[in-house]
Amino acid sequence: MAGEKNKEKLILDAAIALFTTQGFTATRMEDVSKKAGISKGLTYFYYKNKEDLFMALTKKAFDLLKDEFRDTLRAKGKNGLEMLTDLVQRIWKFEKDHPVYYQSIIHFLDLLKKYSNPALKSQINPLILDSIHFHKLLEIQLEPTRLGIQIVSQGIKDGSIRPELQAEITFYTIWSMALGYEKMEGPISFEGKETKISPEAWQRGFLKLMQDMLKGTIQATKPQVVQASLF
Amino acid sequence: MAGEKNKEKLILDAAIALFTTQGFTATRMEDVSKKAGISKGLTYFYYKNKEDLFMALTKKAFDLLKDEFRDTLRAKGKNGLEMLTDLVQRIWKFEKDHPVYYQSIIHFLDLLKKYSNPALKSQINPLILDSIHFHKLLEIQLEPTRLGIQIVSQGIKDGSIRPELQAEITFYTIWSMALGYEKMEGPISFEGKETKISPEAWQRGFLKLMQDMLKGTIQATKPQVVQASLF
Amino acid sequence: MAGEKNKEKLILDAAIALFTTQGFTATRMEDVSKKAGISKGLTYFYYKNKEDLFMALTKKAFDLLKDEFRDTLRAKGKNGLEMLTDLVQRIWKFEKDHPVYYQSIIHFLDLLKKYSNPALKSQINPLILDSIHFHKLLEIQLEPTRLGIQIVSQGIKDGSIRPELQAEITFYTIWSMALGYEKMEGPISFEGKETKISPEAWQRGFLKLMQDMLKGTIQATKPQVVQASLF
Amino acid sequence: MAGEKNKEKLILDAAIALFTTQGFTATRMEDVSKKAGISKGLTYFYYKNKEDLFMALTKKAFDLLKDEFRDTLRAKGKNGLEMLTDLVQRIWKFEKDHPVYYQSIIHFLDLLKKYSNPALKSQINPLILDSIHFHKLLEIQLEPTRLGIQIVSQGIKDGSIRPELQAEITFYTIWSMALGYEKMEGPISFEGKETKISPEAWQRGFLKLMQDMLKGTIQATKPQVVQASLF
DNA sequence: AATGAATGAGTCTTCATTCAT
DNA sequence: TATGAATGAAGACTCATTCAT
Repeated sequence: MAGEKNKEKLILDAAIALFTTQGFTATRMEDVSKKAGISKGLTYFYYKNKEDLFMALTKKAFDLLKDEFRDTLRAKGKNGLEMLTDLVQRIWKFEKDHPVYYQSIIHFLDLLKKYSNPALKSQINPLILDSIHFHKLLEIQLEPTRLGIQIVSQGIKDGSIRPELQAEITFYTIWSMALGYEKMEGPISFEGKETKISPEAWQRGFLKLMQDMLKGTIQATKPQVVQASLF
Repeated sequence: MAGEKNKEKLILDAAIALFTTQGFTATRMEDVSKKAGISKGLTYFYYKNKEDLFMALTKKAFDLLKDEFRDTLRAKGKNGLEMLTDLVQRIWKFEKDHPVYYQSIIHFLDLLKKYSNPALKSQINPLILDSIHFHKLLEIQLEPTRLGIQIVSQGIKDGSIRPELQAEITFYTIWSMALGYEKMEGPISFEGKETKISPEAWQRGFLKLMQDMLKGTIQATKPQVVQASLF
Repeated sequence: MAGEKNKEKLILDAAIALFTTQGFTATRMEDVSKKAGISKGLTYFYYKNKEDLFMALTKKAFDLLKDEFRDTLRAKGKNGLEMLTDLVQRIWKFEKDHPVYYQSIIHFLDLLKKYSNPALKSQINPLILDSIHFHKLLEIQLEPTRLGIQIVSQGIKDGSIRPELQAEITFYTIWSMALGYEKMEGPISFEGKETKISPEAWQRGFLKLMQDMLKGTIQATKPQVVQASLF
Repeated sequence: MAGEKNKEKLILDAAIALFTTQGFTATRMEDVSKKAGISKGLTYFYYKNKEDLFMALTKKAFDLLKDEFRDTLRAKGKNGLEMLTDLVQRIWKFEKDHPVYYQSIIHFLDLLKKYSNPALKSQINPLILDSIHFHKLLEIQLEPTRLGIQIVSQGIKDGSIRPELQAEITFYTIWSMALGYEKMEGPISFEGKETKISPEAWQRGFLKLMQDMLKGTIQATKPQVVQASLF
């Protein structure tokens, strides 16, 4: 057992590495197997098909994302707004560090939209609906959200967030912002002559606006410090 | 002459219809041709390849999106904040009415991110880089943004938006929110037992938060009315 | 008429230029038309199809080759062996200057082999058999040969070629040698460590052997000079 | 085990059979697979693409040709000139028995010419340059030549070939002749009214000329017998 | 003579997946 | 568990040729 990494993990790690550099479609199952150092047949023993493998990866992504939410919540000595700011920055870091996990989450959200709409459900690849990991995802997908809502609630309780806000809607809005933020990287870093703002200014401004949107009467004793730029 | 639509448009329309119901990958060029009522060869005569066709579609999507921005700006008797609220709702409607156009825009933003990052540029399908429509897109992609920034500037000038805000960063933040909003539709409409909020409540709450974030001292004479739910 | 080159010639010239750089298969009829500065339709007006065009080109190649034979024969003050040596060098020059013409002749010889063998005739592309130029070729293909045989005969008569040789067989043998010579360029110019002979040495040696094979008792008054290397 | 030929060989044999009757271009990979009794995919498993398959075939052709050279050299009781005469006849027989192998060799020589000329190298299909078999060919292509040169050297040593001849150039000249010989089959067998010589006479005459060209003072004890006509 | 939009048969190639061992 | 040879459905793309004008 020792020195013999779990095969399932081996495969998943290989898949992540390849999806990262080549994308899902361009990555062949054969390459995943080769990178994992095992045979193609065994890969199919552990994962029913390519979609199943991707769903397993997505499941892991959600678990890791949940860890970020949990760690944020565990931090001592921060009020709700500070925690929320921290969370957003953690999400950004997560996207930088694990772009494939992040993309898989976005993809799952799109899937969920189709899954929830009878007219669109048929567009989902049947192999995905077959995947056991997809169904696990349906169960756990709300966990990060639940933790996020807890954070907002705490902010309302401790006065760092306006009391009139509704925790759930507020959290979803924050998450929307965080997700959308990433999409702006393209236009902003594209060196058009007209783009005047730097990624750093954009990041700072974004957080400031978010805080303005939420802040209650209680301020942090120490001024909120925006973590060093991710760029 | 009547009944004889321009061939290029015929193809594009067919592509949109098929991409909408089956997605880009699942749509075969042969089906596009058939739906357009022409031969396969002619499709390739007008569009170099599938990617080129998709880029042409994306180009049209940006043009249509720009129209929304322009129409928003043209509206009489609205202050900047009202226009911005209107714009966000127009974007949502755009996404509802033309999901494929919308997705193509999101896709292009991802592309732009890779294109701007030397390390990721190689991940872009060479056929895309070859497409003349892609290069046209690079030129025009900032146009909606420019109009959006104008709207924010106007809001600052007319006092409906806080004067201390920076127009560019503010607009990008709003657009981030709008883009992220759509991703939330999945979790919110997924009928988990735990989801308490309705799409309508979520929409209203989202807009309210956005307005709180921006609003200056001047209020609209008539109270801002959120348009009937899109759902 | 003046300043307006004949269209057929325009097409043929374009075809030669393109076949030279890209080969027959890789050259598209569209490109030929474009290079000729006329429309695709007109190209098909003058040449029934691609094969027909190629046969027309081959016909021209034979005409030009015949000119070389004729010019050789016209030379004053040379005995038969000298003329034959001259001819071989003209053939080499022809191959250097007009590789496509040369290849088309080789191709026609292969065609002729199949055409003469009932078991192989079916392998010939029917479009070739349809071509009027192919049938013209069948008629004229012997013309260069006839001139070549004349040269050998003259050499036998003037004593520069051994009297016991049979003119036809001798000429065919010389032509075989000349045709095969060109195939050796590859191995000889390929810079293997083991190849010791230079193209120039090879050329001189080849001619010397040929002359040894044929020469009668009468030598040229002036020593036979091998023309400056073609390489 | 019996009846279960090696798959690679199965494919190659199928390819030869089809190339022989239909030519390279007209033969579809699917037909090769079908003829080999395996699936299309497996064909591509063993050979990267059609060009690779053709290069593998060419490689085998060179191996077989080398065998002819080797067998010629092994013959007991023959002097060099006799061996050379034997070799030429073996080459002719090889061409008759395996026309596709022979054509593939000619094709490779053309390839080699382009490969050795920087200006022409780009004309070579990239798939060929990719083929591992092509590169093997580059390595082994000189082997038959080396054996041929050995034969000539031996002839010079044993006096059957003129001592003043240079072995390498002489061999190349003989090979040129042998290669060119095959091209003459067309015109000679084409039943034009004017062709007076029979294939048999042509063959005999050709060999005679060749021997005249080379022969030294030593004659074979038994008169050299030209093998029964190949036609 | 001249154009060039329109056709569509033809084929290579890929790759997820299976299964005998 | 583990292998990797074997399968075959699927689809993008080319280009010689035609024909309405």
